Amino acid sequence: MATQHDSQGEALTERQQAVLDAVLALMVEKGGDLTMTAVARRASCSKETLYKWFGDRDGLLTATVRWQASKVRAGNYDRQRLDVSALRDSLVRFAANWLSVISSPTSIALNRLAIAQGGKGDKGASNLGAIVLANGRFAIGERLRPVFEAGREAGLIAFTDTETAFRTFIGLVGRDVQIRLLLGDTLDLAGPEIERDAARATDQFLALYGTGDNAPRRPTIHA
Amino acid sequence: MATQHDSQGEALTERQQAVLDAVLALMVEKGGDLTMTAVARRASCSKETLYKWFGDRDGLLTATVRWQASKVRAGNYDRQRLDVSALRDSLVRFAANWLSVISSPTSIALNRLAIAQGGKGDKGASNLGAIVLANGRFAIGERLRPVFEAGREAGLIAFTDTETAFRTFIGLVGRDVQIRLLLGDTLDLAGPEIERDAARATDQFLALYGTGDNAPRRPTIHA
DNA sequence: GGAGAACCGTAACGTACGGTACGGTGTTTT
DNA sequence: AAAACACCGTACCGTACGTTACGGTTCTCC
Repeated sequence: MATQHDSQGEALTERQQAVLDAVLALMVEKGGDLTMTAVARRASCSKETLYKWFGDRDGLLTATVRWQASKVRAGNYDRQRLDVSALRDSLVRFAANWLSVISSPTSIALNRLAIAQGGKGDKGASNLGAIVLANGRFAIGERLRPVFEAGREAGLIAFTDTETAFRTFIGLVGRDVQIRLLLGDTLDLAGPEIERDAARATDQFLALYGTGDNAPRRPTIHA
Repeated sequence: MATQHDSQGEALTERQQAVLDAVLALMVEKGGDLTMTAVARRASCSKETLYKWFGDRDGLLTATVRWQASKVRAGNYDRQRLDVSALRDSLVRFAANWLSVISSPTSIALNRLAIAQGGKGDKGASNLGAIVLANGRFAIGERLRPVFEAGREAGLIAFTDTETAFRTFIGLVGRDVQIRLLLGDTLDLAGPEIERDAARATDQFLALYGTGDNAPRRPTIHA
């Protein structure tokens, strides 16, 4: 109780950020079994400092998740003039960005850690899974929601529940990529593949939800 | 080396199956931190027996994953007469079954374990993730493949790559359910919800891949 | 009925790791 | 300059867990 652990004060020193980056690097290359000793050695700091700054192991992990989340704040996707081309462009750019994020080694390692810690029964009041979910999946949903609703206002797409439409879009984009990567499947999404998948998913989504004029019956047989 | 660990001999005694069921039960209710002592106590057997039967902790986990996989072999989905109604029925039944499997506590706990162990660096030559992937996702794909290709042969659906079409289907069915459950999100898929989602996903898939006559332009605004 | 195997329960061992304490060093403050 | 502070490196402690060892009990087979 002597220290305040700057729980979400978010006042991170340069040095502290470097420590958290070391944690991320260690997670990526060594897996989820990262020990405090390994972190201290990698970051060239003492364990005492780690405990003073982050309280305990759980606090360190939580801070790391928040730190990574704060780095992934991607661009905004809404537009002023909204025709079908602009909407499609926004969706494709979002899909490509999201695919590249979830297939990045850092994201995989982070999700792996949060999932592993998720089932730990009583221990650890700070649920990493909830943090990842709030800063990842749900934050993304909130960021894309205005795009969907602007598209509906403009009469380009039609749906009753934004959330359901968004979940369909996310399903078309991600498919089984995330679970396969988490389970260790080696499918490397290169740049062009990501672009192609993003376009395919967006066209499929527009085929399902687009209004009559702009949605071709079956845009192309992508598969 | 005195014992043969019956690696994949699959000659499991009743007693051994009971032990593995105890492991599953323990995984579900206590999370991934299951210890050999806890397993022995829960299964009312000695640790010495555990090690004689399964070699080491990794062997026990591997046997557990295989055992669970052998219990989930669901029904077959292909038909003789194949009209659009039969195809839709097969797909809906598959989707509902798969949704109920991936949302079951056992499946969640098992995937959590496999994912957690996935990033453990050098340790553990037996990759649980690969086993789960082979017996789960890939086995499912192989089982549904004949349905897809029969549908194409019958001219009901059109695609060039079966795998890609299947992945689109799986994306429409699962959406973000699995990752959210793994991260600890509490979304309980009740029976009717599963049925509704399965029907929605199947209709969306048929809208995308169905051939002209049977695929209404936009079947219903499900969302 | 007795020998031997299979197995249960528990104690014991070695290691790994989270967390703490302490000496040493460089930097800031007064 | 001396005191105060922040931090590094390392040694240390307690515990938890994987693994092994052992005495006692039940079952099988002759």
